[in-house]
Amino acid sequence: MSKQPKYRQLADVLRREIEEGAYAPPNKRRLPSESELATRFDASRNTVRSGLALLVSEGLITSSQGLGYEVTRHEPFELNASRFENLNFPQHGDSYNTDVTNAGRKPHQTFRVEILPAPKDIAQRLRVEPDSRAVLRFCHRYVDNVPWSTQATYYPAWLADEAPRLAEPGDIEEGTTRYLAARGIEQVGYFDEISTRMPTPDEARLLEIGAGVPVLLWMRTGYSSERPIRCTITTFRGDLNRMNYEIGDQSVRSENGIQ
Amino acid sequence: MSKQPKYRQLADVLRREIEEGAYAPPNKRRLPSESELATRFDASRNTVRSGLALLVSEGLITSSQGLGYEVTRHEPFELNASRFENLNFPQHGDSYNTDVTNAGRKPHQTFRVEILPAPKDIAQRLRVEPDSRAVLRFCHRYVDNVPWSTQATYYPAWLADEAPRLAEPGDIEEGTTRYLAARGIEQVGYFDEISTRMPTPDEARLLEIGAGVPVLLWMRTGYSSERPIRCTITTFRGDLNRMNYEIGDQSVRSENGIQ
DNA sequence: TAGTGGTCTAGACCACCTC
DNA sequence: AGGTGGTCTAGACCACTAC
Repeated sequence: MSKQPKYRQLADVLRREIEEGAYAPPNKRRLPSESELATRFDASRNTVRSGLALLVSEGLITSSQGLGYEVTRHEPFELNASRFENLNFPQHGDSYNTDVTNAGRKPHQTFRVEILPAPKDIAQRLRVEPDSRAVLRFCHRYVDNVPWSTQATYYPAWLADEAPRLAEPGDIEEGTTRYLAARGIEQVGYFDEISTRMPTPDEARLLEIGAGVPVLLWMRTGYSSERPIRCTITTFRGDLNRMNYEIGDQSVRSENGIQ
Repeated sequence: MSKQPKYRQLADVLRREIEEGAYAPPNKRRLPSESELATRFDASRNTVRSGLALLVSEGLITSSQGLGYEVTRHEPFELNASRFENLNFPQHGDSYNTDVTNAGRKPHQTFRVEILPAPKDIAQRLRVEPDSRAVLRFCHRYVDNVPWSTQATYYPAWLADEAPRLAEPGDIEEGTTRYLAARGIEQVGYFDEISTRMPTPDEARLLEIGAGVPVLLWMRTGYSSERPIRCTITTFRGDLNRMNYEIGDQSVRSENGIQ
């Protein structure tokens, strides 16, 4: 066992105390101040800050100016990705809205439409030329006024020509999937890619993410029986979301409900 | 536009340079040294370190003592979760081994078996009493000698009684899924939960994860037609892995291969 | 041996929140 | 006004890597 630097020892002690619930809600979520900790651990304030920064980067605590350090709490919201838009469910926001409302929480979203050249990775998945025209429908979602996720759906130009309402700014009441189905374009399958990373500064701003919280990236490419028809990239706050997939026979699971 | 602190300005400039490929492989992945940057930005070394720490926490660069800062590179490995263990494929490691080998890379894994009380979240999913006996089969996987993921599979005690080889230390040649199927226990469906967070210190050590890299958590609960039979928790290095799901009709996708 | 990053200190001043 | 965290400095010494 090699000797650990002081700021790590300090972080280890505090991490332990946090895990044991010393600063557990609802009583005293606040940690002692930096100067108190400096005294307690016989370290300079900067060293204390290094230790606390470690815990912040692990997602255990957050800090705010003038207030202090608090232990984080999170109750993740679950999204059932395999059910998400099965025939019977409309797609755009509606499933999201009902899910959130059913959980007794308040949904809210902003929405916009753009027409732009398809980014390379999108173009590849939509199987169109890079930089060819695409329609982007972008959605910024909140739950209880907390930023939750962003969702960007790209449609290829040829599809927007066949289904012009895609490129119009307003919401599509019945959901885009239904709208497309009504025009003879049916989504028969999709391919999901899931990854994670730390947020870019832009993402951190949009989702109000602090240090120590990764994003969960979900990229879904939808197919008609002939070709790709859309590509949706959802960016979740990693501390607030979990994705589920049901595959095969699930009858046992639903019988005696594990939530 | 409010004034940004110096260390952020500095990070913004460097982030920009990195994105533009100024330090792109294969030539000069190394960034200038801290003292060079201190001169260039007219800042103290500590301020430079704050800026660099930001980029590290974003997963853009890493540092090593005596060497310097390098931009990270990653080519993620893709795991097809919906295909992973469909009837025809054996389960334990085998699918992993063939996948990795097919990608022209070298797989390696360590393995151990434990018998322990089931952790609360596992017990709930296996629908057994908390702290009742469970068999844990644990696997630590490497690709090209780089730690890749850990995988912990829990089986309930009643199942281990019916299928005693589960609790034996050795590998099960034909794969556990097949072994169980041969004893009349067939997995007919499963439920996947996917989430992300920063690694615990233990995980960071096992997976040799540096700052700024989250883990991708994959929890799969498998069901027979009567009840849950196993729960597998896989912990991936977020920078090296991506998960895929194929749902519905995928015939178009496979025709003209998007990899 | 020279250069790199890693740790640590002591002190200054600023920005924000609460009272 | 007083306490909190946020930024920044200047300097010291250590640990690792390269040559």
